[in-house]
Amino acid sequence: MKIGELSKTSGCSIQTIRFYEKEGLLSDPERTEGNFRLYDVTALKQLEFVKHCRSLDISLIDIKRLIDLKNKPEESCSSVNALIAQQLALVNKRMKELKALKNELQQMASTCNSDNTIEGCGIIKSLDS
Amino acid sequence: MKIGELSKTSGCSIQTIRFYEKEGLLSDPERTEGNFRLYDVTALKQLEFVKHCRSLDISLIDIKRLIDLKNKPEESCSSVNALIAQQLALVNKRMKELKALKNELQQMASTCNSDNTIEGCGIIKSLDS
DNA sequence: TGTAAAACCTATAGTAACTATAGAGTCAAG
DNA sequence: CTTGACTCTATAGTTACTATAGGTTTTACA
Repeated sequence: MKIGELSKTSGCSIQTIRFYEKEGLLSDPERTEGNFRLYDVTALKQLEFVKHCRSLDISLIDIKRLIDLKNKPEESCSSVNALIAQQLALVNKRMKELKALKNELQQMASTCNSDNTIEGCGIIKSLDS
Repeated sequence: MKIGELSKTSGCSIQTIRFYEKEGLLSDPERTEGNFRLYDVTALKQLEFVKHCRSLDISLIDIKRLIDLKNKPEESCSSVNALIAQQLALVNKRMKELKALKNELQQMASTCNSDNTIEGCGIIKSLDS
């Protein structure tokens, strides 16, 4: 299939597919005589792997590492495990930050009574302090 | 004070201060004869306002809006309120995403028994599906 | 007073992970 | 044989900074 079809079946935009290829996350595809990219099911699977990793917010660099690891099936999978654990730690950290953020925003929002002028606005006041 | 001192007292890097100025978040400071920026307490307060907004993950564009609103003290503060509410909605959305993400990562991590080879690694398998 | 270091200046490029555009070539249908 | 859909490469833009290069100004010390 050509890139347009791969894009539709995978749900990735054409530009993103080309971008992943340039970044080395997808192997260079065959080309038609007219230089169009030609993909098969293997390519689709590769792309879906990348997509799944991205949906877990794994960085492109780490995805590359995972792909490299996949190609060494006999090695220990402890590095895979470590990578996922690290990703989990990152997510936990961000969640903590977001919670604090949410608290402050909620408290700020509660200090605003919307009939008021900006001059007396509790939100602006708390941002000023 | 000069930019180095403002940087230290505010905790913002010198480059960031100059960047905020360029983006219109800080008013253009006075200059010495030798073209060095000169700041007073007002500038420090402006910068702290921006910093506080950023700590709430408010975008530079929205901070600019808030600054504009601050300069119209007689208007209704409902737009300020709306902006904060919108920010809160964004944070809530991200938290939801992160929770889903955390769940999947945790489940994946649990499928790995670290003595195993990559070939049989449950993590890679779940990323492949 | 001379000079060297520290602080400052502007302008530009790099970061992450894409998205969007320009300008050109290729292919299928009518 | 031409039109429109599809594809190609290369480049610029996005956000909020950070880092660098190459130059100027000020300050401190001998």
